[in-house]
Amino acid sequence: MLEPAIKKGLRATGRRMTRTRQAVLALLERTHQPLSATEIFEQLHQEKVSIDLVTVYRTLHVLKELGLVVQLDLHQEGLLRYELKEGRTHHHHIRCQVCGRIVDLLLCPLKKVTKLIERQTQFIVDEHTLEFTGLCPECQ
Amino acid sequence: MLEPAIKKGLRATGRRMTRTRQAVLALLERTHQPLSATEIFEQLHQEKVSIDLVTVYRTLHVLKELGLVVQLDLHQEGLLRYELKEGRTHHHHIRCQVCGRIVDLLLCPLKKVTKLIERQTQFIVDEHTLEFTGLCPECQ
DNA sequence: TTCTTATTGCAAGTCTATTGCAAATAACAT
DNA sequence: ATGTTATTTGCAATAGACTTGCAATAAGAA
Repeated sequence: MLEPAIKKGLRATGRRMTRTRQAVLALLERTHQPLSATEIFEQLHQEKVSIDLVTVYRTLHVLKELGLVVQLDLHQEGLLRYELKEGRTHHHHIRCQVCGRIVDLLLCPLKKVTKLIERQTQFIVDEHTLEFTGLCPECQ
Repeated sequence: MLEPAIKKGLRATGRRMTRTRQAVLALLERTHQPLSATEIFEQLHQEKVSIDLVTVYRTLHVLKELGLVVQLDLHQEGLLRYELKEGRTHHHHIRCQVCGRIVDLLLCPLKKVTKLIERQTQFIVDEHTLEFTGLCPECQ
């Protein structure tokens, strides 16, 4: 149950806790895969929750702004996915090319690489994408 | 001049070397930034080369299939870019969030990480995306 | 309960990329 | 050169992810 803390975050920025935001949050909470806006829309509809796709997009935007949700751009998908942050540390993913299953990777191996890049390029590095595809054990 | 070798590759798969393919290749050859389909389309139009955007997309698709071009999905751009392979080794990029400049990184630090992921997840890893954003020296 | 203002749903629009099909053209044989 | 054929092109239409404008709705405070 993360609702009370989230309500606080919403209120602190002049926002409101609504049915639809609750529904999106609850779905993200009980689903252990990163979800796309369309998937959230379709899943909620199957559960007879009335919500517009536009509202899903706007809700995800707000949750991202509040830092409650992380936006993912996985390898070769051409869409954005979202997962609850819930105190989890920064990590990456591997997606099965056959069945679409997404598995969390436990590490981010880029701390040293980032320092190296900053020295080599003189850039100040801000963010990165690191996502893998492959075949999961079942699909090999 | 990579035309002859490329013509050979095209012919080997029942394809033809055409004006438009030459134009796209020549542009990629003389531009030292990865280009998007739209950018290629607009640049060629400025140079009075008559080509349709659809043809640019189809050309890039063919060049990718032949392994002459690499498709890039940089961090937080929402479009695909292309660069000539030209014997270059697998590498990654950093893009400046302010001016859009894209700089090649000289390394891919993921060999060991890939092995580790395969052991941890039992996936067979196929491909990965690794792209950075930040501020370039001029824009800091 | 009333009031203010954030939020929602609907319609329409944007942007990247793809597909169908008839017309143009490259490559090859004559 | 000329004709033949299959590939390629341009145009129009379409797909799919995501965004915007606006009137109607609903959350939360008084």
